[in-house]
Amino acid sequence: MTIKELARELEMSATTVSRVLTGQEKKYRISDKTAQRVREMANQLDFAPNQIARNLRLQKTNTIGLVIPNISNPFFANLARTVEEELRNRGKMVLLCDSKDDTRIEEESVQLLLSRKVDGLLVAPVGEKWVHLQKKVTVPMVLLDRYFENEDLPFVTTDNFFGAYEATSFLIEKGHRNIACIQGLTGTTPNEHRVKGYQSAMQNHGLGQRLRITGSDYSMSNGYESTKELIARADTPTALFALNNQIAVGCMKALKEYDFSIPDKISLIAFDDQPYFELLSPSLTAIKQPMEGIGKVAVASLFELMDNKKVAPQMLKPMLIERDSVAPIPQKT
Amino acid sequence: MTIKELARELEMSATTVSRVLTGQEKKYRISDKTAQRVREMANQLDFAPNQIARNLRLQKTNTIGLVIPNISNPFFANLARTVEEELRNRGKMVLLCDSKDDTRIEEESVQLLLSRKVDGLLVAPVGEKWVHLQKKVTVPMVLLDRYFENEDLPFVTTDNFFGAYEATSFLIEKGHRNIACIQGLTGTTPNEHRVKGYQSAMQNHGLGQRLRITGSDYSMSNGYESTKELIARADTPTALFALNNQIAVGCMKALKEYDFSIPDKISLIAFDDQPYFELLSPSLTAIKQPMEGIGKVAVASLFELMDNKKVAPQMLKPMLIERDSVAPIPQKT
DNA sequence: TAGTTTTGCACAAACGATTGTGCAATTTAC
DNA sequence: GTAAATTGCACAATCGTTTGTGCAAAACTA
Repeated sequence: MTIKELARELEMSATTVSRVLTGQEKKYRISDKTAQRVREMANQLDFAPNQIARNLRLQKTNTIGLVIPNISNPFFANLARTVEEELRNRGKMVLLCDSKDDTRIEEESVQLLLSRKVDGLLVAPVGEKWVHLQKKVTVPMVLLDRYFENEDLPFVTTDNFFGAYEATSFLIEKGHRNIACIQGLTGTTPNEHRVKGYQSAMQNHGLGQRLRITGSDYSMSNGYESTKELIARADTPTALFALNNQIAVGCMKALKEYDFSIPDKISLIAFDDQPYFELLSPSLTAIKQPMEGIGKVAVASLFELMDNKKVAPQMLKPMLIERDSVAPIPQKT
Repeated sequence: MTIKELARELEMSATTVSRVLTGQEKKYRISDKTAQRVREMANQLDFAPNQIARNLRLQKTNTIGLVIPNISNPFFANLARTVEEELRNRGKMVLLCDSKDDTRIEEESVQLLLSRKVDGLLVAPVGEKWVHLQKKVTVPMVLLDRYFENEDLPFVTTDNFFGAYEATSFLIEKGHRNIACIQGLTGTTPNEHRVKGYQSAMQNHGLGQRLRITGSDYSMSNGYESTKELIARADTPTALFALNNQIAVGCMKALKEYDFSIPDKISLIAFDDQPYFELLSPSLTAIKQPMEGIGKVAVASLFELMDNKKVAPQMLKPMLIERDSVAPIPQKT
């Protein structure tokens, strides 16, 4: 059913129907009687205008592209949820792309989204730089979670350095000196900043010589394998700092398997909290990210941008949630 | 940059450019030389045709609408991931809608998707019936996870009855007689079928008098509150059957809080497995749903449907993963 | 009553692609 | 060398909306 057919039914022009349905009846002096008739008929046949034609004519799609690395990671799932809700409340729909932490897929996705004429982009990019795309992206874009240094693309992220610094300091204050950090995907900004936070905290406490950084991606198996290696060697750390929720789960799995009881034999702290962390045994101390905040602020920023306003990057503070996976140890030094 | 501008640049007609870029050069006898020139220029300016215009002309959007109740539930997050990947591999993009288990939002979302002329719909509907929408949905649609009885809409789901029957039987075989079932959102088919599976197993084992069904939605807090109530009364169950992953987590939280050790004082089994279940203490016995299977089969079915083929509903079998949260109890009777 | 203003609506051109068809120019046939 | 066939491309209509503008009819004005 098109607007023309509806117009024929009503024995009037498509113009008039369109004007009524877009609420422009006053502006174009459509009589109340006519407007009524149009609305009734539209309701009765429950007609909805073809959005594709509308988009083409209006040069606007009311669609936002959301590109994230892995929707099955609860962090991103929650982010997606908030973003979807915020956008729906503002009359936009979201085209979802999962890049699987693969720059090729990511680039392809952005291209596709652009050719579909999205009104804006929200991207949690994989790499540290965006060699291929930065020039091509012609629509308002806000980066989520991850971002690029030295390029003035607006972004909204957790203060990863701060969170990691806090976590590490917390361990040090509890008396830990031999602390290993199991990182995620190197080259992604959250990872680099968390690593830097860890390093800074260690150095500022005179432990610059004892840095131990291992691991390679954000997966559970990375946490598992890295932990196994760490506990197999002499000089086993007294505490582990896992740089995301999935890594932390992998750590626990390995520690459980090798009977390294937490926190008696080893302490564990995670970046990125999850609801079930309090149910693990022991419950897991973690840095909680302001997930909802990131989503909301990102959408708000994107809208500012679409209104041709300038927006400043935003770093939201995370929070340490203390539970039972970190124990104090007697100071040796 | 439009195809016309590109054509002007090349000093030829838009027709020719379009035909080359859609690979129809042979069919329309475009010379190789011309085709080459077009491709080079298109590459150089990296031109991509406006998909909106294309969609309008071709009456096809290469877009699928995905409507799910809650993307932050890991079950649906995983489903979304599989679906997105399968669709991307077939050249489609996904418009994501989170209905928040609200029929109003769901209906609105479907309407919006239809007016956007999606080529197909994948929906995990909230209710048991679809009073408002069933007539209006004019595009191929496959239901996910949840479905409607007595209407021949194709669906792909876990065999919920079977899974619940297995879980309950498992408990009974371990000697449990007093088994409470904590359900999710009543009125959703998975819930009803799981409840029926529980009931059937109980009845077939002569425990028809001992049915105990409580709970009201798929949330963690429902599991928490329901469990608290159950253990407060006399005649506390010896086993709990939680009808989804979030409810199970809530159960554990309550049991932990009230020092009801699992599985010594009470056993727990969950419908819907999650990776971290093996790390909980005790590790959680659960019915594992074939999530990836559901996503893949659903997409395949949708494509069959779009090819005007008939498709049969599919019920995929879940599997019981035995861990440590269920203990045998001595038979009293 | 004639002139002016207001009211109510329709025509037609765009948005940017795709495609049936037509028509020169070139090649082939004989 | 002429007729027929083939090659190579462009014209114009179309998809379903929106919107600047135009033009009767109705309502005022004096």
